Amino acid sequence: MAAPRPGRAVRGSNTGRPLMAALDLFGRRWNLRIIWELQHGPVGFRALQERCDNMSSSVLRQRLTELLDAALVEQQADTAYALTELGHGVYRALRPLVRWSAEWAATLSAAGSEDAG
Amino acid sequence: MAAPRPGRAVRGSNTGRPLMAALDLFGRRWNLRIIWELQHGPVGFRALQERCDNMSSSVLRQRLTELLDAALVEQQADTAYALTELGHGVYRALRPLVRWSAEWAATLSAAGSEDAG
DNA sequence: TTAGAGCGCTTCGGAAATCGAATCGATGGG
DNA sequence: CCCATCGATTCGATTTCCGAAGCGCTCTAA
Repeated sequence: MAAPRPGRAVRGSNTGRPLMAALDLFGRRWNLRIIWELQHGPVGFRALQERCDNMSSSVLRQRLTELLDAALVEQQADTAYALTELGHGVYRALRPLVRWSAEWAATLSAAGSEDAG
Repeated sequence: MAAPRPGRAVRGSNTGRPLMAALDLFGRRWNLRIIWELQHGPVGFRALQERCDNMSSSVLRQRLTELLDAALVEQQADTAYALTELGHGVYRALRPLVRWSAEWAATLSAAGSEDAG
């Protein structure tokens, strides 16, 4: 399947709405994680694969193709992959999710210990 | 596969880090969309399915089970599904992504029209 | 020159996730 | 009773994902 982009029909929606394209793109496994792992700076293919818990190289390549097409990632002259300005924007947009996940963990562990306490 | 939760080993990570659990949960198809569609208020099973572009009912049921287990969604006495407080937190954490997707669309269409203009 | 090691990337068979249409039992109205 | 609608399940087909093997290339060093 082609990489989701705003203005293009995507899985689960043919309106071309940017949000739907984003939900399709980020609803594909590893895409969120790849963005997350590239935040520190450019990383080569194999190193990126290791950062992503040794995800399948075939899928990594497919995801990178999608992210390149979506202009969230660019490939440098030395072949390393890096976030574009747009990609960094995604990372910034994702940060509230990090705070939320901590809150999530706290809530669930509190709820879980109610029985024991 | 069991629903991802903080403190639990998930696909692609066995550290139990909340963020990794979140990335696994939201990296599964439709989960982001379901949260998004529930923002307006409680919705019944079939209505929710329609809102999600008539996604497969079997997958919808599986996703709802995961989101119930993750305590992001709760089922009311009238069987309708609704976001929990935690679920609303996810929605709030996701809003920057909506703004970003608009920016994304603007950037891509600008880049695309450079050739034509 | 040759031998190795590491690189980005591809191939391909198997496993897992997703799809989608049919269908079930329960419920309410005519 | 009959029909429509609901939440939910089943199951075969399709799509996606996995993962190990290997390709061609570059660099290093003997």
